[in-house]
Amino acid sequence: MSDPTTGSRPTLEAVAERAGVSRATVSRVVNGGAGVRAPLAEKVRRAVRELGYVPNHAARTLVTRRNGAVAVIVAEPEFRIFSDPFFEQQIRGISRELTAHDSQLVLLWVEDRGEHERIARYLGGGHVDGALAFSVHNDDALPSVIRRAGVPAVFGGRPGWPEAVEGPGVPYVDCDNRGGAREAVRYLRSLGRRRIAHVAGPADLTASTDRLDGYRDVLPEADPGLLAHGDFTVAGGARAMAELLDRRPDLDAVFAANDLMASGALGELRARGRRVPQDVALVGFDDMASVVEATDPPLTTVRQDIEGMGRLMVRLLLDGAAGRDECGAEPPRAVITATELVRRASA
Amino acid sequence: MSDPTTGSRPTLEAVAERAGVSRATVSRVVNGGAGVRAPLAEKVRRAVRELGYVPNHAARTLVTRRNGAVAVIVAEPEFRIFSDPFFEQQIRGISRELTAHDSQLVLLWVEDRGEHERIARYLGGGHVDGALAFSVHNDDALPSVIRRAGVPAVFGGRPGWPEAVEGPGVPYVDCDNRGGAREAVRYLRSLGRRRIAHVAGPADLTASTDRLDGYRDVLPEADPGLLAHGDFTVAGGARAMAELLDRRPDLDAVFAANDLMASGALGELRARGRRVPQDVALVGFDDMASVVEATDPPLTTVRQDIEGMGRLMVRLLLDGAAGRDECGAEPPRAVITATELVRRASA
DNA sequence: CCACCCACTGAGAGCGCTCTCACCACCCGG
DNA sequence: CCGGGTGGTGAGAGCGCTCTCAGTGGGTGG
Repeated sequence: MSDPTTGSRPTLEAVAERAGVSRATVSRVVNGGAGVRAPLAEKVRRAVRELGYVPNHAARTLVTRRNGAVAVIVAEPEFRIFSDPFFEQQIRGISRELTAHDSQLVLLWVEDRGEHERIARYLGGGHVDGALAFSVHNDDALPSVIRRAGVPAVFGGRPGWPEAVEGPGVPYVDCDNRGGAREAVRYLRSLGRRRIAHVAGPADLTASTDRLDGYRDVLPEADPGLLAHGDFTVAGGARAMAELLDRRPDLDAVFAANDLMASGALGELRARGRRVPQDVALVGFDDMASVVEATDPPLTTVRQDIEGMGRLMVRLLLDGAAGRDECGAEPPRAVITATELVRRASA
Repeated sequence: MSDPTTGSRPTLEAVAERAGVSRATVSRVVNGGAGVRAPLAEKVRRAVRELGYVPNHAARTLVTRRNGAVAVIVAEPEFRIFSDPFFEQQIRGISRELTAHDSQLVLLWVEDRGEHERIARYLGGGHVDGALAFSVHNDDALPSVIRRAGVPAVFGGRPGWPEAVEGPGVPYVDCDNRGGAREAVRYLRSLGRRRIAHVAGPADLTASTDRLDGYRDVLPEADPGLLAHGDFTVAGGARAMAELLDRRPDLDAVFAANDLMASGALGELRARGRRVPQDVALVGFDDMASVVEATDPPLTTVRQDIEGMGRLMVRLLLDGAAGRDECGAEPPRAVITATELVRRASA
């Protein structure tokens, strides 16, 4: 492919020479070819092909100030975000959309806070056109690190730290946690259930608190005894369920804040001799394929379009920034995607 | 931080002016400061600090021809490599070592063969200093795509396609699958087991065939009825185990080619009324934390240092290449890491 | 038939950095 | 006291690309 006479890769110059045109013309053809007469363009394209020319990214970046790369920041504090199927789907959406935007995904794996410095330097160094991060716990310092780096950023999941509410607003993509929770609880009520419990997630995650808010929207008067907290894991769901059954053995429905906890709750219900859905109706959240169909009975749950959220994050980051340049209009700061109740056998 | 008078980030030039030295001197200080007198260097460092100077990566890459970035190619054919804990550990090792080398991780997610073109272009475009890939199925075209791109590459897992055996040899990192398998089987034999079955993995993965070879090394005369193939999943392990029990109800030990299948096999053994380890001793492979300790009894298995393998891949790629430049000596083409039998209750 | 316009092409100036030299003190031995 | 190091510094030439701006040719209206 590449010119065997020289060891290094062919440059624009080489292509220009071979095609008998100037560098500028080659550049135009390579970048879409607008404003170049057809026969000339064809000649250039042939030279490109013959030489196996590939544009030098660094040189291009140097002048355009665009990198064609976006950082995805994965903070892994205590639990495994990486192998989480939720995360995988989101990454897939991000990756697909990035490819569509001709951009690359630079994975920044942060293991502890000592690395914040490194991240800040990297982001500030102009290596990437923007950053994507996932809002983890509310007290995480990462968001402010990203913010100070002065690079455009979009979060996955509504950030819980105070600045988001006050300041100019940090762009994020999230599903309608509250609305989805409302729908789930309303559905349970429509089934005639009257003692509906909620297994909530960790209190320092907005996904948890928003879902809890949705539960309370529908059942403002609910007995606090019908509320227990888990940690979004199967075991945590089982523990919370045990707690609830101890307090309120008469409960007839459970809305769990995610599918993993619903699965744990299901096991505990079974162990205590409750039939699902006859005695206790159960609804989860997420519609995580690996969980939802593995349970017996299959889990009724609230679906969110995780991959779509990943794609939206990229669009918000890349197109949002572009939109701002062109017309000066403020791009949307946040996107909330719809949820959908998926009825299976558990409720 | 950055100079508020100009919108853009400060350049080397600006730092030089502020410190009252030349660009060259600033460059020297920024890159380690060798050969610059202490007081001058300090003056430069202060200017850097005051201006909040961060080197422009593109400009540096343009002249040094080093990107400080490595591509990690994730091909996701049918199954979920991404959420596989194995992969997560390997990526963690890669990420850590890359950080130590001051390099970034560019994630290239390949969904289907139509994207090979895109990958080839990217790799050939000199965006990265090298590529890391995982040898998937033997018939995958990806390796040859990577090879043709002419970029240094290291594989995780011994590649199975023929060129690896003939040609100049493709660098790879793998654990001693065959030796580990031998150790597992020998251990079962040392326990007095005489009818040792093997649940092998997919035949088009070298990890499977190498482990099978290890089994045969120790038991060359074994009844073919004691061999069944699974697909590295829990369900596949259960199916294979059922098959084995049908054929040889008298078997007294099983060596499964990975922990997931061992876990499936355990379930099937239990379902058929076999006690583990009393009636049937069971050994897995991988030492996958999430599986190995969740089983009852805990699984005896062959441990491989997955994270370490990830780190080695990076070293082989980056240091290997450097070594070649300096002394002309061929760097090691492959690294095989040791395995270790971890005894728990299942055997 | 000429001036003018438009569409296209080329020349050239950088983008911010590294790196090779040339240069300049200054110190040493002779 | 002078020639030849020697360690430190600066000047300048690119790296490969984009992009502005000037120039060139052919077509068209007056």
